[in-house]
Amino acid sequence: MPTNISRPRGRPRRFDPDQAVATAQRLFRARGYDAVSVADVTEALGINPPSFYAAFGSKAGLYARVLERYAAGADAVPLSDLLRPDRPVAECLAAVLEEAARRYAADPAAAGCLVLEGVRCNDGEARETASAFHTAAEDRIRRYIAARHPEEAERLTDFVSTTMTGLSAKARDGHGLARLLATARLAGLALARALPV
Amino acid sequence: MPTNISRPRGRPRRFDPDQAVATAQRLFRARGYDAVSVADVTEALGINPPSFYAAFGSKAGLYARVLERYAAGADAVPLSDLLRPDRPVAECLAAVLEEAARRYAADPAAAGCLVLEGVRCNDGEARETASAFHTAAEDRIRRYIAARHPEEAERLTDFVSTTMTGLSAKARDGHGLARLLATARLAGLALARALPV
DNA sequence: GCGTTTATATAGCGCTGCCTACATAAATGC
DNA sequence: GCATTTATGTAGGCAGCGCTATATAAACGC
Repeated sequence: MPTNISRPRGRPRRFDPDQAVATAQRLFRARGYDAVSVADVTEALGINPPSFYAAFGSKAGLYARVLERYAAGADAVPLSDLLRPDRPVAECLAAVLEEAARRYAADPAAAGCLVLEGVRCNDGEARETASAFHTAAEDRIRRYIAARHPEEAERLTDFVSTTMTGLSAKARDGHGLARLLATARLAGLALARALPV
Repeated sequence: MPTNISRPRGRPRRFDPDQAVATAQRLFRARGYDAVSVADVTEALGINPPSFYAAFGSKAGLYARVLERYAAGADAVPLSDLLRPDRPVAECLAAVLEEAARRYAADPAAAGCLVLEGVRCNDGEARETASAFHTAAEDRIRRYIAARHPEEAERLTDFVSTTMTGLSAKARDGHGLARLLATARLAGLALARALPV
C-alpha cells in the first residue's frame, strides 16, 4: 500500500491544483493581475476554462489562493523572523527594508511584491483581497513598534510601508539589487535617527 | 471688432479641446488611466466618439495632452522653484518631498501624482508617455544633486524618487496630509544625514 | 447659390475579457 | 452492469473595450 489516500468519487482531475496555483503565482508576479488573462492561465496549465472555474471559481478566487501561497512561502518578506523583540526596533525595521530590497530584486522576471502590486490592480475583488494581506502586514509592524515605542508606531509604520511600496515599484521599473539596497539603507538612516537606541 | 480671431474654415467645434483636456485630467487623476474609458470621457464632455477621435487621435493621445497640461500646471511638484542653487541640496530635496506630500493630498478626489501612477498603467503607449515625464523629472533631480555632490547623485535620486512613488501610492490609499507629511519629513531626515551641510 | 471644408451624429465593427451551457468521459459504490 | 459522481472538452454567450465607416450638418470663399 504505497499511498493510502482513498480516491475521491468521480472522474479524477488531470491537473494538480496546488501546482496550478504555483504556476499562476509566477504569471501574476511576472505581469501583474490585470495583465494576466484567464486564457493565459488555462493555456499555461494545459486545461480548459471549465476545469479552471470548477477548481478556483473565478480569476479573483485563484488570485486569493496565490496570495495565500505567496504570504506563506519563501518569496514574501518574513516579518516574523525579522521583527525581533530582543533587538532594537529601528534595527529590525531597517532589516525589513533591506530584506524587501533583496526579495523584490531576487527574480527580475518577478520583481516587486505580489501584495503591494496587487493592491493597485483594476479589479475590485482582487484589490480587496490583496489589501487585506497588506493591512495585516502593516498591523504586525505597527504592533511591533507600539510594544516599545507606542507614540511612534503610526509614523514609522507609514514610513516603512511607504518605502516598501516605493521599493516594489522601483523593482518593477528594473532597479537591481544594488540600487534597491542603497535606497533601503538610506531609509534605514531615517529610522535610526527617529528612534535613537 | 470684439475678437479679431478669424474663424477657421469648416463647421465649428461644439466643445473646447483645452477644457476637454482639463476635464479628462480630472477623470484620469480620480480613477487612473485604465479605469477611465473613452466612453467615460465622451460622456463627461457631452460629445460622441468621432468628435473625440478627430480632436485627440486616441485615448493615449488625449493622455499625452493631459500629462503636458499637468506637468505645466499648478498640480505637479514645481521642481524649478524648489531645487535652488543657493540652498543646501538636502534641504531642497526635503522640500521636494514635503511639497509632494502636500500636492498629492491636496484633492482627495485626485490623490497622488498623475505621472507616477501613469507609469504603472496597463497600456503600453500611455505607460511610455508617462515614463518619459518621469524620467525627465528624475534627470532634473539627478543633475541638481550632481552639480554639488556628484558621487551622491544616483543614490539620492533613487531615494527621492522611490519615496515620491510611495507617497503617491499612499495618497491613493487614502492617507491624508498629516500622515504623508510625517512620512516625507522622516525621509528628509535621511537626506540630511546623507548630505551633512 | 454652390463647392469646399470641417465637425458632427448614428450606428456598429472587431477584439478581448470573464465566464458558462451542454454533452461526454472516467472514476466510484453496489 | 448500472446508477451516481465528478471532471472534462467543445463551443459560445455576453459585456465592455478602443475605434471607425458613413452620411449629414454648419461654417467658409467666391
